[in-house]
Amino acid sequence: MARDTKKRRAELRERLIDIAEAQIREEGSASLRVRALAEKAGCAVGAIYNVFSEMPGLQLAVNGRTFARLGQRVTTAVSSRAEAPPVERLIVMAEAYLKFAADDPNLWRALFEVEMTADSEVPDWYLKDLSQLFAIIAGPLSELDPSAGPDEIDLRTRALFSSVHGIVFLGLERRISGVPMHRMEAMIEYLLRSFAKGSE
Amino acid sequence: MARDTKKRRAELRERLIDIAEAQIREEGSASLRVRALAEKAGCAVGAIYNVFSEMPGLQLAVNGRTFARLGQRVTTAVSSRAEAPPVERLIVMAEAYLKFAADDPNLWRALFEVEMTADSEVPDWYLKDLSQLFAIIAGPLSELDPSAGPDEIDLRTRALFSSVHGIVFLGLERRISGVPMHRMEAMIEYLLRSFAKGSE
DNA sequence: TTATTCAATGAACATCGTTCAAACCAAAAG
DNA sequence: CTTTTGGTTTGAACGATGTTCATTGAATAA
Repeated sequence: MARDTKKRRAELRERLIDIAEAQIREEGSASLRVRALAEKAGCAVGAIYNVFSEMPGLQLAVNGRTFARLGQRVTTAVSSRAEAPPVERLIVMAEAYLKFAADDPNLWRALFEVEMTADSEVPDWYLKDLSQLFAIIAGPLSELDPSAGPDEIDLRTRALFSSVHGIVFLGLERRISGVPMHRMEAMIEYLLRSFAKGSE
Repeated sequence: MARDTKKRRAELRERLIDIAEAQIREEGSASLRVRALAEKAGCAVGAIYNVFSEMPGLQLAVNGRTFARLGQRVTTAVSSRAEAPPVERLIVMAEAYLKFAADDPNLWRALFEVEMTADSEVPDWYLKDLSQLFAIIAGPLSELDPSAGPDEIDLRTRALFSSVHGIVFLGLERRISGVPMHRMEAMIEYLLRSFAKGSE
């Protein structure tokens, strides 16, 4: 019996994540409703709380998937041009990031909208995945300037990632501007070529 | 009577913004409660809706103040060093931005957390103030490279502002990293000197 | 003084996340 | 086969939330 329960729980868990993911993709993370979830999943509201003790946990689970896909997209984008000079690789990665965000703005935005109650800590995989993403960026950067120590590389990595993130974030913020895609690409290219010039 | 009413409304309006501002500063914009507001303002909940037809409107009013203070801080910071070379002025402005955000993280964050219902448009002053902020940045940038046309300057301005914003945003995101202040300053300086090098 | 007008009031409403006593089910025990 | 038992699933109920609107009340006009 215990086995059966575990299986059903796991199935329900996956189903819930599927439904929540679709909902966030289409209507944004603020549109998640327990009751709507329960109806679509064909279970009672209480059953959801057997799997996710709080709603933010479900959000976090969706974010886990999103993060994984993001990492994959960036990785495959850069691996297809492994021989290109460091700057070009940085640009490829940054534009993969941009494209990912533009393709699924709601899911991407949800990554930064996790409700932060006092008790819920940041999961380990969150920080691990993030540092992996940083590691991918650090590669070309240290190639660009082999004389820079690890501390300096870390600083530049964070600065660069944050900058690209800022461009994407404000660029996709419909209410402020609504910058067309090709201009965002131009900004990123300008940013990264400047970076490269400043780091050689 | 009409005069009296108008006056009382205006007073209540100011009082509400005061209270909401203090609340957001201390507990974040998500902690705003109509009932708590009414109690502190000494009025009924309904009275609030005579002044702000929806809660997001009050948020927006607080943001208006915040934006004004932000603009002032950046402007006075740079005007105190009007003779410095363009790069230095950019750094001064960016660090004023950083310091402003770090001093009042909740109020600053609230600028980007406005609930966006379909009907509520972005107020005019929002875009106007933003373009004013952009204009301040554009100055040093076009000094740095007089050959760049207005379109190119606009692109660089947005890219630079967004980049600084990204560094501050992710740096203050406690849950991801919690980057110490001096490292954020170092990132900004690195970013802007690279920018300058790439633009000359 | 009386009538009129409009703002202020706060109980009521709809909706949200969350809880928990009761119903239920499947396996073990009698 | 029937009964007991342990755990899960259920959905009504709870406490908060933003928002509304019939009622109250006070100030002006007649």
